[in-house]
Amino acid sequence: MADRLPTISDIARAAGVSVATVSRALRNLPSVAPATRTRVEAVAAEFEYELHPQASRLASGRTWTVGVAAPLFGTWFPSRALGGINSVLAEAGYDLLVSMMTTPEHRQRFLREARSFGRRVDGIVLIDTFVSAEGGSADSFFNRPVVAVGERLAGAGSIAIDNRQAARRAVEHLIELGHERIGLVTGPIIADLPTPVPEQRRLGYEDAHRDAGLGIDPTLAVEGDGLAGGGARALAKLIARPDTPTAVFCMTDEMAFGTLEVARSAGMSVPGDLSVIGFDDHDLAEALGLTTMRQAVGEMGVRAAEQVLALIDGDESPSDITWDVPLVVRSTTAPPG
Amino acid sequence: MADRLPTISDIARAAGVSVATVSRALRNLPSVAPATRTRVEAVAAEFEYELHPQASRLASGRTWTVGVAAPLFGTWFPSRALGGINSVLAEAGYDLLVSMMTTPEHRQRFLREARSFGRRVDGIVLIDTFVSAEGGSADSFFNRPVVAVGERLAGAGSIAIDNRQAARRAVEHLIELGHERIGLVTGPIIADLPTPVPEQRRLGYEDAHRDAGLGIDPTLAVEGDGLAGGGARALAKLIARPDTPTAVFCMTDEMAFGTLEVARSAGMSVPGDLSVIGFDDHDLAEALGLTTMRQAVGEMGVRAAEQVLALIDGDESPSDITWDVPLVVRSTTAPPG
DNA sequence: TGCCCGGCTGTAAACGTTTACGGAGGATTG
DNA sequence: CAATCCTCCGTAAACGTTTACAGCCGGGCA
Repeated sequence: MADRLPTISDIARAAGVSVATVSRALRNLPSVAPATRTRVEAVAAEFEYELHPQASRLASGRTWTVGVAAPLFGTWFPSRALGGINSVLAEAGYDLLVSMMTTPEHRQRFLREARSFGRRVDGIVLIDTFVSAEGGSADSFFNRPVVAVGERLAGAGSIAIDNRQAARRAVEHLIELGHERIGLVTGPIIADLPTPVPEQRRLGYEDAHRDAGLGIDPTLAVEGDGLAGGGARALAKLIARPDTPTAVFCMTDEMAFGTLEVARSAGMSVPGDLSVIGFDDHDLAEALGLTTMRQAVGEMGVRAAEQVLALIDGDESPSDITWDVPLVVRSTTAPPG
Repeated sequence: MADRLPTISDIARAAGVSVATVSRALRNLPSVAPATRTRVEAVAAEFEYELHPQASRLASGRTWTVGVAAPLFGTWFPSRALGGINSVLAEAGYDLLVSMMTTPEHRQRFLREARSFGRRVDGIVLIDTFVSAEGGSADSFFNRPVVAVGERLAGAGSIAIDNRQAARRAVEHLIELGHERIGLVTGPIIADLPTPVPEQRRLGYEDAHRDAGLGIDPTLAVEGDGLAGGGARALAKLIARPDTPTAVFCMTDEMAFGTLEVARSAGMSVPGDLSVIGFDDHDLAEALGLTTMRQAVGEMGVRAAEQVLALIDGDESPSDITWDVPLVVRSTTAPPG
C-alpha cells in the first residue's frame, strides 16, 4: 500500500469481508446488511479508496461516458452547446469525451472511426455534424444510442429548429416594417460541411416574399462565409450597387456583426438607412443591439444530453424535438428611411 | 461471433497464432516475423477487429486520454484553446476528456475530485483554472503530468502571457498617440475565479502612466464584468462625466465591443472622439476593426497539448513558457481630437 | 420439529487485453 | 562440432473490477 493505490481487495481485507461485498456496498446495491455497508464505507473512506475506472468499465461494460462530436466553425455554437451538455452530464456523473472537427479531413476521419468512437462511450451527441447527409442511419455508423442536434437522423433522437420557418419569420419582420428591397447574406455556416441549413433559410426568405406578394430579386442575395468577415464583404457588395436594399437578412449573427461595421464606416446609420436582422442570438447580439432570431443552443444541448441519458438507460425511445426560435427585436431594425 | 464483436482470441484462432502474437503484431512491436504480421493484419482486417479500449487500458495502464479542464466564461477563449488542443491530440491518437466549470460550485467539485479525474487520463491541461490560487502544487491535486495555460503552477508545465507587460504595451500605444486621459475598463474576466489577471493588467496600465510621467486618476477606472454588456455599462459611466477620457483600454475585447456600441449610439465617433483598445484579439476583433493585444489562444493550446504529450512520454520535463502578445493596430485608435 | 424462504455473503469465473518469462529452432562463432 | 546467441512465438499470470451462483443462517410457518 506504500506506493500503490488501494484496490478493492485491500478494502475487503481491512473490512473483513469479500471483494464482492465491498463492490456491492460501495455501489449501494441492496442485499448488503446496513452494518456491513457502513463498515465498508468507513474503511474505504479511511483508505481514500477510489474505483479503478478502467477495471470497472471492463467488467461492467458501462463506460459512464458520453461522446460529443462537433465542428469548430465559429466558436460560439459548439461552445455553448457543450456547456449545456456538460452541465447535465456532470450532474449525472458521466464523463464527456469530445471530438472536434475543424476540417473536412477531420470529419471524414471521424465518420470512418465512428464505431471505434462508439466503443468508448455509452451514448453519443452529434452537434451539427450532418451525418444524415452521408446516407444511412445512426446505427450504421455507431453502435450506441445517439441524439443529433441540428439535424434529423434516422435511428437517432434529434433536437433541431425549423430553419425555413424561422428565416421566414425574420424576413416577415422586415416586411412588416415596410421594407421591400431586402438583401440576403448567405453562408455555408459551416465550411465544407454538407449542410442543408443555408438552403432552408433561403427558402424561408423566399417564402416570406411570396406570401407578401413581393418579387424575388436574385441579385439581392450575396454570399458570405458565415463569419463576420464574410458578412462585411457581402454588405460591401450590396451597398456598392445603385439600388441599395433598405434592409438585410444575415443567415448568422456573426455575419450581421460584420455588416453593421461596414454600414457604419460607410456612413450609413443603422437602422436609419439600413435595417439588419441576424440569426442565432449570439452572445454579443444583445450588447450590440442586434435584432435576431434566438436559437437557444445551450438549452438544446441540455435537452440533448438528457435524452441521450434516457436512451442509455433504455427508459425512453428516440424522439424528434423541434425547438422554438423566437424573434428578438432590438435596435437594428426599423421602418425604412 | 454472430452478435459478439471479435476479440483478440478470435483473431488468434483464425490466424493460427497465440493472442500474444496478435497483440504484438497489431501494435507494431518488433520481434514478430514479417510474414506473421501480415497474416495477422489480414485476418484482423477481415474480421474488422478493433481493440477493446477498456480492456487494453486496464492491462496496459495507459488510458490514451488527456483531460482538459476549462471555465466557460465567455465562450471564445476555451473554445479556441480546445480547438488547438484537439488538433494535436487527434493527430497523436489520444482521446480528449473535458471538464467545464461554469460556476464556482463546479470548480470546487472539480478540485475535490481532481485525483479521480487524474485516474482516467494520462495527462491534464488546465485552462485558466487558477489552481495555483488554492495553494499546493500540481501533484497535490493530480497524480498525472499537467500543463497549465494562463498561470504558473508548481510541479506543472505552463504556457502563459505576461499580462502586466502586455497591458502596459497597450496603454503605451495610446500614450504614444498623444492621449493623456485614458479610461480603464476592468473586469474579473472570469466570474468568481481567483484570477490575478485583472490586477496584473491594471498594474501594466499604471506602469505605462508612470513611465510617461502621467498621473493616475483612479476615477478613470470603472468595473466591467469581462463581457460586452459590462463594457457597455462601464463606458456609459465614463462618458457621463464632464471630463470624458479621450481613450479607453478594455481588459477584454468583448468589453471593448460593448464600449464601441455605446460610444457610437451616444454619437461619438471612434476613433475620432474616442480611441478604444482591447485585449485578446477575439474572433470578431478583425472584422470590427478593433485595435487590440493578440493572445494567440489556439497556438497556446497546441503548445500545451504538445507539452503534455511530451511529459506523458517522459521525454521532457515541465517548462514555463511565456507567450508573446503583439500589439495589433487596427482602426479604433488614433491621435486625440 | 421439519421445511422453506429470504436476507446476506463468499467463491470464482468472467471481462479482453498486455507482458514477463521461457523455450524451440536456426544461425553464428570458435 | 559444440557452444552461444538471436529471432520468434507461446504459456500463463497479471490488471481490478463485476456478477452468476451457491451456500449459510436464522426465522416463520405448518
